[in-house]
Parts: sequence; C-alpha cells; structure tokens
Amino acid sequence: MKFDVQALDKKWQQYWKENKTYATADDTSRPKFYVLDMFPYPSGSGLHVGHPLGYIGSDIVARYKRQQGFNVLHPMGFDSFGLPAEQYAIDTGVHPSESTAINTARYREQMDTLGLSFDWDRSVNTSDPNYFKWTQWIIGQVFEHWYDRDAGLARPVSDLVAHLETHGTRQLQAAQTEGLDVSAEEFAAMDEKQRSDLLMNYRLAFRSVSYVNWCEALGTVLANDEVKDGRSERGNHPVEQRPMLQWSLRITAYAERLLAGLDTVDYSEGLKAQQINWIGKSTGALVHFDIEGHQEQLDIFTTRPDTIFGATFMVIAPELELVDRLTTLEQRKEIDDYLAYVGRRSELDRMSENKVTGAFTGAYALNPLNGARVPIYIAEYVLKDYGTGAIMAVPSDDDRDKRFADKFGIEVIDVVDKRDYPGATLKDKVGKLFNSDFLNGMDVPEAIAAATDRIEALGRGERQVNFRIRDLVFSRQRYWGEPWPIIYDADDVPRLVPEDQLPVTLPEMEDFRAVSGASPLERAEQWVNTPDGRRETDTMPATAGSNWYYLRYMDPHDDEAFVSKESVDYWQDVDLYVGGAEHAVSHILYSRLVHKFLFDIGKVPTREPYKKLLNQGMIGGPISYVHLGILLTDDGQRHPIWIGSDVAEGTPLAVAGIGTGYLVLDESTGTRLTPLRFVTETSVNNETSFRLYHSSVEEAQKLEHQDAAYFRTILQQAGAFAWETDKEGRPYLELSVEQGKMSKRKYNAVNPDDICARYGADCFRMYEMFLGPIDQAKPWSVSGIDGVYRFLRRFWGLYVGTGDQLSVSEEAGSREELKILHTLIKKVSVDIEKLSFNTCVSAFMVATNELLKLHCNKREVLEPAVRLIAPFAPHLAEELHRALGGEGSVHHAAWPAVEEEYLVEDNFTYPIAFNGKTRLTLDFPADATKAEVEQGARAHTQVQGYLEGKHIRKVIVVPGRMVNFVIG
RNA sequence: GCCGCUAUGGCGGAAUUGGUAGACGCGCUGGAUUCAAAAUCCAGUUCCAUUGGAGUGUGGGUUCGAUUCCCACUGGCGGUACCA
Repeated sequence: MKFDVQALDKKWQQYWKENKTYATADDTSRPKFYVLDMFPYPSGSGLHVGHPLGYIGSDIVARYKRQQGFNVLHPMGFDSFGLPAEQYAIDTGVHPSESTAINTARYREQMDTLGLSFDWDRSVNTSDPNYFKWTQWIIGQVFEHWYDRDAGLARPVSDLVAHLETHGTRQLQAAQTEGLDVSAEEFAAMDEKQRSDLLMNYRLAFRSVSYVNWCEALGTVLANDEVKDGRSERGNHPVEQRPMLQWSLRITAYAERLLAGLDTVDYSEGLKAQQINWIGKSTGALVHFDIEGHQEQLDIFTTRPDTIFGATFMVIAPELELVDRLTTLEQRKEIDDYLAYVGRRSELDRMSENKVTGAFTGAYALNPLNGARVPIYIAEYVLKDYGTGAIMAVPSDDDRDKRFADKFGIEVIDVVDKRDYPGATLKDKVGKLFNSDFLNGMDVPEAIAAATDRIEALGRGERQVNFRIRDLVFSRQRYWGEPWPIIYDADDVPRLVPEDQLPVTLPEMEDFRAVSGASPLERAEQWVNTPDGRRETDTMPATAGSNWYYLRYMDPHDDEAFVSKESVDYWQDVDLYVGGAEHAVSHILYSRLVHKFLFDIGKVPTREPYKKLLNQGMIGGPISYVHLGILLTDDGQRHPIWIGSDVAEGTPLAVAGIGTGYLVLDESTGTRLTPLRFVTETSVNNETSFRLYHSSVEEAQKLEHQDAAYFRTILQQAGAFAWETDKEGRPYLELSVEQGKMSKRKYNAVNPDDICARYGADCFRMYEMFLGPIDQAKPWSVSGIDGVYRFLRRFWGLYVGTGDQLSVSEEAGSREELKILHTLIKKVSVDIEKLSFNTCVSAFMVATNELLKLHCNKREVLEPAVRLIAPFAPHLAEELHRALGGEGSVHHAAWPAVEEEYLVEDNFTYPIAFNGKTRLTLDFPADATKAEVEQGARAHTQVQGYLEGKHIRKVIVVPGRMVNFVIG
C-alpha cells in the first residue's frame, strides 16, 4: 500500500458514493444531531478556498457525531433562484435553469472532491418546482394569517373576519399597516373588494403602497439589507426611495419575539448585537400636540418625554402629507422650494453630505404640558419611516436639534443639569431636571417616568415601544424567482391559488428584461390570464426559498407537506448551523421569522430554528491589484494616486509627498476608479507590499484587454508617481498589498481543486483547519501546507513500513504509548466539541511525533488513532482502517473512549518562582502535600542559591500547580 | 459617532480560564545523507547582554503571581448610522 493521495481520494470517494455511506437513516430510535451548512448560491465561478472552511468544520462535527452513535443529518443543497443567474441570462442568452444546472453540478463535484459527508439524496434546490411548491404554500399560509397581539401569535384570517363581524375593529389588538376604525355594521355593509382591502391591512403577507428601495438599473425593488450605502449590493447600482404597491411580510409583528428569542440561542455576542441593532427597539412615549388653528393633532415619538419643557420647535418629515395642510400662505413658497430640494437629493447625497437643512411651515404646535407655542418645521433629518415621522425638538439635549436650532436661530431652553456628570454628552440620560415645572429636581430616569405618567393622565399620549425594523418588502419585478401564488379576480380581489394547483411555475420566456418597474412576467399573456383572473406577476426575493430550507432536508421527498409531522418531531431543529457572517442579519432573522410563524400555526415544535450558530471567518486573499484615483488637494491641484480598492470617492486622504485632499472621480476615463488587474501574476503571498514594474504597465497596455484604455491614462500620469529603481535599474513602484474577501471580481480567488489535486483532500482539509480558529478572519496563504503534508506522511509511516507494507504489531502497547493515545483522545474529543479544530490538528502532530520517537507500531495504540483522525482525514483513515482489518466504514466505527487511568501522572513538575518569576522546575510526586513540596524545594541547592542572603516573606505552594517564594 | 470582535516571535497561531508565555506548523540557521539537487532525518531558533535581564498593543490598578481580571487609551477588522 502506497501513500498516494490522489489514488486514495478517488478510490474512497467512489466507494462512499456507491455505498451511500453517508445516507441518513430514518432511525428514530437513536438520538439525532443536525449539522447544517448555509447552502450556497451556485455562481458561475465555483468554490474558492474561502467556502470550504465552514464545510470542513461542519463535516468534522458531523463525522464525529456519527462515530459517537448519533443519527446525523448533514445535508447540502442550492439556493438557486436569484439575480445573478438572471443577469447572466440577460447578458448571454443562456436560460437561468440551464446555467444553474451546470453550476450546481460543478459545486457538487467540488464538494465531493473535498470528501464532504453530505447525504446527497436529501439535497434541495430552491428553483425546483417540487421545492418551491412549498415555498409558495408557506407564503400562502402567511397570507392567510394575521397577528393577534393579545394572544401573541398568528391566527387564521377567518378568525379576524369573525371578530370584525361581531365587533368591528373594536378591541382588536392586531399588527396592522395603519390604525383603522370600522364598526361591525360598516363591515357588514362592505362588498368583497372593500373587505379584501380591509383585511390586507392585517394580513401577515400583505400588499401596500409604501416607500421602497427602487433600483432602476436592476429594474426591481430591493429589501433594506440588499442595499448598502445607497447602492444595490448586487451590481453596485444607485437605489432610490419610491412609493410603490408591493407585497411585504409583516416582520414587525414579530419584532419583540425575535428579540426575546436571542436569549435562548447560542449565537456569538457580535451576531446577537447585530440582530438587536437591526430590530432596534426603543422605549418611549407617543405624545399628541395640538396644532394652533387646526383640528388634527401632531403625534410625535420621543424617548425623552422628561425634556418636553425644553422643546422649542417641532420637526416633521418632508414626505408627510400633513406638511401640505400645515403650510401657511406666507410660507408656501419656502416650503415648496425646500420640498423640491429634498426631491432632488438622492439617498447617496443625504449620506455623503450631512447638511443642516429645513424650512418653517408657518404653523405652531402647542405643548400639551404648558401650552407653549412652538413652531413646526420640516427637515430631512427627520425620517418618515421612524416613529410617527415627527419629533419634538429639544436643542438643549440633542445634537441634531441643537445644530438645527443654531442654524435657524431658535431658542434653546436648558432643562437638564449635567454638572455632576462631567464628560456626559447631550444625549446621555443623566442629570437633574430644572426649568421644568413639576419635574424640577428629579433625576432623568425618574423624570422620564413622571413626565410619561402626567402625559398619560392628561390623555395626551401613552407609553410606546418603537422598532427600527421595517416590514420586509417581498416582491421583485424579476423573472427568476418563485411567482406569488395569487390570482386577482374580476373585482381585483387577490385570491390565493389553491394548494392542489401549486406549484405556480414560471412561464417559458425569451426575454427576461424588466421594463420600467413592470415585471417581465406581465408579458407572458397566456400565463397571466387564467379563467379565474389575472396572475400576480411579481416574484419573491431569494430569501423566500432560503428561509425555510433547513426544514425540507428533514423530509425532502414529501408530496403531502413541506415536512411531515413525524420528521420534524424527530429532527426538531438545527443543532449546529455553520456559515458566513455576511448572512448574520438578514438570512438568520428571516428564517427565525418564518420559523416562529410556523410554530404559531403548529407546524414546527420549536421556537427557534438554529440552536447554535458558527460564523466561519472570512479567508481573505491578497488584493493584488490597485486603482488609479485622483487626489484633489486642498490647493485645488489634481494628482493621480494609487489606492486600494475599498477607498470610496470623497474619502479624505493624506498622501506623502503630495499633500492632503480627497478622492474624486477620475474624469479622464469617466469612471470612479481605474482597476489595474495585471499585477496578479506577481506572487504576493505573505508580503505586505509588492513591486509594480513600469515594464509590466507597458506590457499590459499592449494586451487585448477591456481595461486597455485605462492603461494609457495611467502611463500618461505615471510620471507623477515616485518611481524607484531596482538593482537592475528597472523602475518600479512599491505598492502595499491589502487583504480582502475572495471573489472573482477581485481576481484573488484561489481554487481548492488545484490544491486537492496536488496534496490530496485530507491535506487540504487539515491545512484549512490548521490555519487558525475557524471563526476568525485570516488571510489565505499556501505556505505551510507542506508541513501538514509531511505530518500526514509521518502519520502514515506509523502504520506502513518502508516497503509499503503494513507494519503493525499485535504486541500490547506500553503505558507510555497508551498515555499518548489517551491524551490524544481526550484532547480531540474536547476540542471538537469546542469547535477548536486547529488545536486538534496540532494534537495529532504532537502525538505522531511522540509515537514516532518511541517507534510505536502497536495495534492497540494505532487502531484507535485511525478512528480519531477519521473526521479530519477521511480518505487516509478509511484506507488504514480497512488495512487493519476493520469491519465496514471507519466513519461508522465507534469513537474511542478515554481511559483516564492512563492520564494519571506519578510526578508533577513544579515551576519554582521567586517573586513570581519562574527560575527553575523541580519534580515531586503527584500526591505530595503542600508541606512536602515546600520542604523539598527549600532543601534544593539551586533554590538555596536564589534564597541566599534574602529574607523569605512568604511561600505559596499550590499542589499540582506551582511554588512561589516571596523574598525581599 | 455607536455596537461587536481583535492585538502574543520573522509569519499563522498555542496557553488546562489567574499558575513554567511562545505548544504545533511555516520560515530561517547549522549538521547528516547525496557526485549533486530534491526529498528525508537530527539539532537550534522571543529579544538583548559572553554569567544575567526584559518580554503578550500603550499607561495604570488588583494579586504571592496577570496574555488571562479591573480602569483609561491606541491601532486593526467587521457591522451600523440623522432611529428622535
């Protein structure tokens, strides 16, 4: 038998596939363990070395649990609906289903190459009609339910109708789009359409006109998490806010439960914090202000009702309809001008320049506590979406209000005395109230309660909890997604497609382009027009399929339900979920939402989908390309500079030898930045800088290249750079290398296949684990993989002699050898549980080195070692296991048990410290008493040398730990 | 700004949760083997000083003893941002 990694990989991968070694049994007698990886979107570029990090980690856990006798569910599937495949189709004419099938096959092949133990018979694919039938079914259920705040759960819409028939909206505590007041009589008088519209106000999947993120370039609306810095996450296109009629999911109904549930799950603090942030709960009060000369009131939300006596003006969001009604004749022009200005400002403008702007409406509100007359302004710093879209402004205790008051010359009334809290900022909730009537002398927290009590007593408001989270916009004007299972009848009443008619599949189309907000599906006339009415033409976002997929794996071929009751009762939830932190907010939050909904309607037995979540760290690649940017210096000069890829325009920079300024558009090329991609050839592993030679710039210019035009500009401007000369006299620039996320776009992706082909899958797996803690970000570097390869060869060498013959002896292992084995068993078992895979690998190395030193070849020691390494190096372990005569696959062989007796030490080596500094070590029997150790240590000649001429103040002896002499 | 994570040799990282800092691996140095190279094996490798000292981003503190706990900073990474 030879150490031929390529042959071993091939042999055993083939065997596992043919024998379905990793098939999950429907054996409910054994305890279950569910290890799940976030399924990938199968992009055209395949896996890079960053992907497998999590897959390998979860695979190790799956194999370990399997060997421990758990019935392990470890599936993999594909999130195959989504924008990129559609965009690719538009660009190339290849149908998304075709490109998806090709990419999926490639991913599967790459995963098999890594020796991952997935049960492929349970694989799911979100664009498969047999799968999305159930995505549509679930959304249909969401549509058929409303949220009862009294009961704290989702209830069928039929219950709501019953309530409306008897009580109208009275006593209805429902999550709703807007507060409505309808009596039972009025409800009874409504026709179908009116009722449908009314119910829409309460459905958990509902249609409404609201401001949404519209992306012109993609021709679709986007969810908040698909927008980064005012641009689309996919494609980096500008996004604007537009009022549109869209489907949404009422996630706000679940905000409180999504928050509370975080206490019951094992997620990292960082991840919990992100979710908490996103949900954004804040407790305060809703206060009604009268408006002078108007019937209606101005409602505001504040977390600081205590500062109400310092409210010297009100601000409302420019978008509110109220603005128009409040504006006086004299102020009309000013307000109209301001509204026009706001209309021109994009999200991007707002973010990049944070200016103080606003306009006075001419109207006045009346302070409900002291009747003070306060002017009402509009300003863009007040957001229409948060709270009521209006605030009482207290310039004495809020930075933004202060800036506004300063600019518009508005009075400031100090109401909180913060002299006792030096360093406290305006917003900190500390200090004593003054200038505040009945609140005077109170501390802020007390005053908040007192002010709220008074406001409630006067009927001028009530306590309120506000959330930052917005309802989830759930329709897309795209082709490649699940069609909404809705048909509008002749009266335009939306009706759910009955279950027996699901799935609603996509029509075949030639051209998927969305035209000005109209879904491409609208052009599929035959498909749209059904005997029952017109089909909804919007599709669902990619998250629709991914937020419940973990349930489908439990019962992937069920035709009767998305998951059978028996299956979900057995598998319950995911024990360990592994995936990238980039999905920390959206994906996890949305699947928690859907899970809670399914819990409410009795379809799942657990309240949370994922017990424990592990975010693997990103493996960065060196971004070995640079950009040309233009630095506009403070003196108005423009200088070309080299910058990293992540520097955005407008960034202030200080460049040595040039000066300070900020980055501007490269007008000569009309692009934002100019990428230089040709430097990738340079090996930049482990370097912090690399040399860009002038000659390579010239060469690149000659290439047939999409960026060729840019290179000319670069050469023209190259003179501005500080070229240095190397030993051979060639001019070069010293450029820094930055680490960044691997992606095809950045030309820094490393393909795992190449590494597996060269070193074998086992080596690749162990090397990725050896890189460091799995949850930490780290740069990819191939240096060091040789060390792991050498280790595997040495490990192999324990079993197989120089003549490629098995050289294992049946002789009993020595106590020393068995100690090495059992130390290893303990270390690896504990560390896998801790998900500390890097230390497992080094434990294997240590044990191997020690056993080699002892020339150990005893079966008693080596046979269990094979079972230990099996989760890490499955191919090599399987080969050795069979060679040793093992029955069946090593991956079903029992995990070795620790025998503590071998770990007991006769002696303990005590560190002997003087004033805390360790100077020497001494051996004493492990069971020596404190006094014995102290006596023995004092008697030692070397110790006496240290003690000579010194006064011993104290001796600390901790048995089994250390000895410390405190001397002076 | 706010939130979270993080900082240890030339590099990736380890340290039983307050008890021998630098495990393991890379790299480097020297040696063996070889005609030679690769591969392999052996020894060394935190820094400074020929004995001894210093040392886990910085400054303080608690302790017999601190990489670990507390306080105040600084840098890096990630998230988020007129959220009232």
